[in-house]
Amino acid sequence: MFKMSRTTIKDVARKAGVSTQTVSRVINGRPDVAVATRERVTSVVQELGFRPSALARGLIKGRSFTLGVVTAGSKDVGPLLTLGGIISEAQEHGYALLLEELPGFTATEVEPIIDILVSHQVDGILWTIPEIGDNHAWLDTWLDEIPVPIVFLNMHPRQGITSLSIDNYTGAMLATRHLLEMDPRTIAHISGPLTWWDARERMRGWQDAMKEAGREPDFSVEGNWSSSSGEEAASQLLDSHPEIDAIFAANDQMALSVLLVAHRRKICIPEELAVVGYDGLAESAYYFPPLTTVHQDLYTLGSHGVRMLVGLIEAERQEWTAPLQATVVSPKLIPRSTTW
Amino acid sequence: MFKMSRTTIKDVARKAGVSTQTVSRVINGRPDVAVATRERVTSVVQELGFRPSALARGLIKGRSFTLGVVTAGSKDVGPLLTLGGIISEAQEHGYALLLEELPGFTATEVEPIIDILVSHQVDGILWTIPEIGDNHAWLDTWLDEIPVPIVFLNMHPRQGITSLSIDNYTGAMLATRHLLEMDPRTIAHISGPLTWWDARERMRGWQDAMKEAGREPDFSVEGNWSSSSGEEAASQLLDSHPEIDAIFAANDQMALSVLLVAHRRKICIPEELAVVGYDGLAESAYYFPPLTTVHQDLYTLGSHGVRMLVGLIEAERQEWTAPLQATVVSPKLIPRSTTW
DNA sequence: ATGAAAGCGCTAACAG
DNA sequence: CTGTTAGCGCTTTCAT
Repeated sequence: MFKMSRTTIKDVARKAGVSTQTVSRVINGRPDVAVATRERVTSVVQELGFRPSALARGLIKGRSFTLGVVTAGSKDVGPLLTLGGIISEAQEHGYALLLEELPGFTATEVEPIIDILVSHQVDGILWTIPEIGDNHAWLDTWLDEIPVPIVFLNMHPRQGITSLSIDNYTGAMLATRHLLEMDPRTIAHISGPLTWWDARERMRGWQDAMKEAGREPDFSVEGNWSSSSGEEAASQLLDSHPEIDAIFAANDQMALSVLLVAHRRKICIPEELAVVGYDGLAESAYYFPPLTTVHQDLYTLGSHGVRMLVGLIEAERQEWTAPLQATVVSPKLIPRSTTW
Repeated sequence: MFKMSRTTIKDVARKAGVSTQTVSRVINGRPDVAVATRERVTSVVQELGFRPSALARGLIKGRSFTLGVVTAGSKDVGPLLTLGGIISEAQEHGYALLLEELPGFTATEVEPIIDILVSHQVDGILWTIPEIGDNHAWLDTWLDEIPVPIVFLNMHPRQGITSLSIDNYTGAMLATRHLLEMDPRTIAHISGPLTWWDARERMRGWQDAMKEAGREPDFSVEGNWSSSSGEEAASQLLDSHPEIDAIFAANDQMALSVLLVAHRRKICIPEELAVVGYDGLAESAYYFPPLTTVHQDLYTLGSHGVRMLVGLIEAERQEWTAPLQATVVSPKLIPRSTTW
């Protein structure tokens, strides 16, 4: 089969015996076309299988109805769930998505990524990279270079930048307070990697909730989100401090390992060891025993982010400066059988 | 801050005192430019922060260095993992991704999606929608309309279409044979929704492995991939047929519920009930007990798919018809503690 | 080594 | 209601 050059508006115009202008009017649904003409053109469009070039359109209009999305860690479930929400919502609003990955989590690679997105005339950018170390430092010096609206997801809120984040601090407080209600001897924490803003916030929530109850937040071990790091952390905690009878893990995957370690040691859950996780993965309801956890709706985070971004874009079209806001949403506790 | 119109090649040309042509040569790294000129232009490019418009380029070249990706079910982990692999690999090859979601799994919406992708001049398309019901029927009548190479992921192999699929049938055979080695009284199956090609293949693998061993594949219940459906299925099986002492679940999430149900009924695993899952989720190694499962590397599936697609695109550039092939990769069994 | 002219596919602005 | 002219930002001839 030969792949001849794609059919253009000219081909349609010629075959329908009208000017390209008229064809343009028809395919854009303008009212000022005679019914007869419109029908003729429409049928030729069908016949030839004509599809207007989004590129040519974008070139003229200066916009492309495309949103740029920057992700990282495309191996982890969290970011991917967020992406899921982004995809659906963008579709809903009629935007296509141009996806770029920031390899690793480093800051260095930011410029080429932005370049690609901007050169494709994206109408806005959604930044979904977790804040790790100083990988958001470029923001302070560099943000002005970006000629389109940009929304950051799960970032430490900053002045004058639009972002949408889940309140890790409050989530961790919820978890810890819930454990405190059981009046345990002591509550340990298995944190995420402390270079992560999210991990630090959760840790801080645990600490403050402990102090608030007159307890010392003495025992914590740093994990790396993975179940295997959770296993190590749990073993270590239980070995060195047998008095620990409650653990707050910074995500469900690490909490899962805590359960496993406890089973191996014949420790009863929740009687001898209470556990709370974080994330609210669907499967956590079927762990053994079903895991008490703090649910954060990553999917909704993504779709909400798109809505904010689209808002900014619309605002700009209408020449009014949109209010830059840092929105924070609260996670919620789901009590199940690893506490009571 | 005013957002003036973006700087174009003309601005650079004027400021550098050369023609747009020369600028074009410089930014494309052509050799035929005087060193002095090149340097002058380069510095102006920097100074003005000029980024060539990918749209204008694509318009001329007839290609965009963009791959179209069509996904579905952006709430499930599987497809998202595949997407992760796609993202990374595309990046590697210098392609951007244009992402579209097929809402639901229906066939009706295919045309508009393709239209969007084609109108954006994508160089190729990656179809990652699971084959459900007859949602791939459009292929037979419609494929010719698509003017770019297209690769299908996890589809029932067809003549003359390039696809890359994981061998569900073999995977299920592996799982079942492994269970048979324990010489159980009988092995039940919890399947995925049988409208899914993948689910039917896994079921068939279980059936054939049973027959091969002179057993009757009598007991199976249809789930819907979710843990909650798995819970129901497991309860039902165990209630109605207490003699069941081995279960092959069509995915890990349903297998997880089998474990939970067994624990509740004080059934020992694996002594009284052996369990094998499917997918090889990272967490399955930390279920209680660690789950024997069939691992399919969805991430690699995605990256591999991109490589095939890029191959097709390159081939087309060089005017030779690439061989259309249906590639199948094998999953592998990971024995853990729910069997032995 | 550099520039001028033409055009990629489409639409905006103006006629008529 | 419809056609003409111009031009989006860039690259491709073809001169010079």
